[in-house]
Amino acid sequence: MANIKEIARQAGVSVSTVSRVLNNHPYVSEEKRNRVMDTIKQLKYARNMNAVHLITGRTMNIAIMLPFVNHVYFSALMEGVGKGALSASYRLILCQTGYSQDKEREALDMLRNREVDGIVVLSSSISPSEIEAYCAYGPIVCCQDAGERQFSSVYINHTEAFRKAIRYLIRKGHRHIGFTVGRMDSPSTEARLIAYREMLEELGEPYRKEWILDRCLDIEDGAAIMERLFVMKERPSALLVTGDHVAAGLIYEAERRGVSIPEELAVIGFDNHPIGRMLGLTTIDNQLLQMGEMAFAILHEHIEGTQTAPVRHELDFELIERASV
Amino acid sequence: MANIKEIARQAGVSVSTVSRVLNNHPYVSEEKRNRVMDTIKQLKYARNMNAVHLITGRTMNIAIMLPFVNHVYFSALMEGVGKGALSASYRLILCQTGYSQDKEREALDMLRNREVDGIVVLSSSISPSEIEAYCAYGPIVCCQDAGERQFSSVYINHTEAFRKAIRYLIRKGHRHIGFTVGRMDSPSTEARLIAYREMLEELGEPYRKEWILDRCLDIEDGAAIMERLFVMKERPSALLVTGDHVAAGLIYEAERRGVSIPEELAVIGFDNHPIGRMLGLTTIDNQLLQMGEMAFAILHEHIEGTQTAPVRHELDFELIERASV
DNA sequence: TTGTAGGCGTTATCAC
DNA sequence: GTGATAACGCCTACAA
Repeated sequence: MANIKEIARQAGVSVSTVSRVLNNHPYVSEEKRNRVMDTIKQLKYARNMNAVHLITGRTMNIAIMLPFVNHVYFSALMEGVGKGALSASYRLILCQTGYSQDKEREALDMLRNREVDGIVVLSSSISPSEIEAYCAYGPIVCCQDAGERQFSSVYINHTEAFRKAIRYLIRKGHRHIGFTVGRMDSPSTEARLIAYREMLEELGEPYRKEWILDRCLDIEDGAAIMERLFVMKERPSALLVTGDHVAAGLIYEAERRGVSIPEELAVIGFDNHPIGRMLGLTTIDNQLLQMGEMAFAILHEHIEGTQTAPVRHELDFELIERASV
Repeated sequence: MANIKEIARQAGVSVSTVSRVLNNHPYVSEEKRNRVMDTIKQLKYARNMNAVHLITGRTMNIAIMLPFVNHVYFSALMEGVGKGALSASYRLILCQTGYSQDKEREALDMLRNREVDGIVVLSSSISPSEIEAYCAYGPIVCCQDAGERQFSSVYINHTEAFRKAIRYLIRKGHRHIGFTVGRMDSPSTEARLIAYREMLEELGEPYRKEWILDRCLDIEDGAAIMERLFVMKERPSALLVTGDHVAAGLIYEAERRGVSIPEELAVIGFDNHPIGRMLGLTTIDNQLLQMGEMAFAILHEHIEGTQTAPVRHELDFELIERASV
């Protein structure tokens, strides 16, 4: 494999001239530039980017840390990050963790090891303070609200969003409201619980543990909810479902069993995914695409040095009224 | 940022010894090893992997080229590739192309530039022969049948799979069969058309261009199919739908409009996605997860040098009978 | 406008 | 076991 030295020799110029041509520097005579380009083509020369990375200290790679690839929520976020990265000529290195803390640390280590210029954390199970320790090695942007930190974050206010959904249900006459979560110990679940307890107090309703349906992640989990509802002594009249896919499963199964929506069970989704639009699902648009794009945009500013202080960016959300409430 | 030289100085050893410790080489005395490890911890030393990549000529990165991230078909494949990569400690670099040929070439260029040790092509729009030109720079594995090539491929026989689905429909009494495709000019569409024309001839049915429904990629495209069917003078009694999500949209919309499935319209899907299981969709399991895993496995063998000749691996498929036919 | 030379941070080689 | 020293391939002062 030819290297820059070889090109220089064959073209009868110095390595610096070749390097200048390679990097589109000015101050190279047309004649030499052409001569260099010709031999590059002739010898099918290709730069060894690892050498470039070493000397420049930049890789144009950023890491994207997420638990699963095969999930609509993360796909949508990834799409957004990817869009931003693409237009800025950055590459995405996938760090699929499955919420393994070791894998998460490995991902962060890429920053220490100079393998990436920055990292976007879509979701993690290690603590924000542990993430914070990596800020010394390069910019980090999280897609979750982590409070005041040395790293940036882009997020929606889950408490507010949940509150809005709850108020909407109450306005529609509901008092018996349950909700689903992906996992009980996630930050967004915590944020939602705040709004939920607030509502219970306001309505004077008791906290019914069984109305908080854990481990609802995909469409089949949604379908399984109906079964769980049927065995309850007392059933909620409305359900806040954190994920349009989960809601889709629920709606499908409800129709199959002859439970009419919204009359017998009202449903509000989250994510505003196409599947929900098709089903007439009332949902909260949490701007996943924009969140991903924004995450990259901020990271990019940090990398470029345009922005050095950590940024906290709260995105808007929107209640989209359709026919499931 | 401390480097290996600094560690050597502070620990009172040579850089070679530090390097040996770093790489778990034998022939280092316990005493020096500990001394080195201590100073590494003390100075919070982290290797600059770019230097390692440069000298070793390997990056432990592989590129994964695909048009879209946010699509179930590619998510599933990606999950498979990622699984394999994870267990072999390889990283995935996402190359989202949107079927732009320039972007596809850029992805392949990563191989030339030594940024990756290999590349998995999930789907591309440039020709197999153009891909073949990159074989000189490193191993490539395609998830489509590209015929006899210098690169490896993992695929299912789409003609056979389609034939099987068609035979099944015929056995169930159908003669008027249409099908959907993602894009008209894809290799898999071509493969399917072979089986399709074969069937038409066998049944003595004419080729009806309108029964081949183009641009069906996601759930909403599926829902839109009903509208397209209604305006036809003559309607197919069965539809082969290339993607369970598309089929899901179709089924949902059919039910909404009171078209009973399978009585008035029989549907066979592809992919065996959870959504299809929920809907009772008869489908063909095309082993996406296994395909991804296999693609990585073969690539890995090429990288390791265990396998130098190109491999063509045809995966099995399976017709899963449920209730939509 | 061009070339020389030094350095980026490792690992590999070889001598001791 | 250990340590010099030469690569790896490129970029970039600095000098000319």
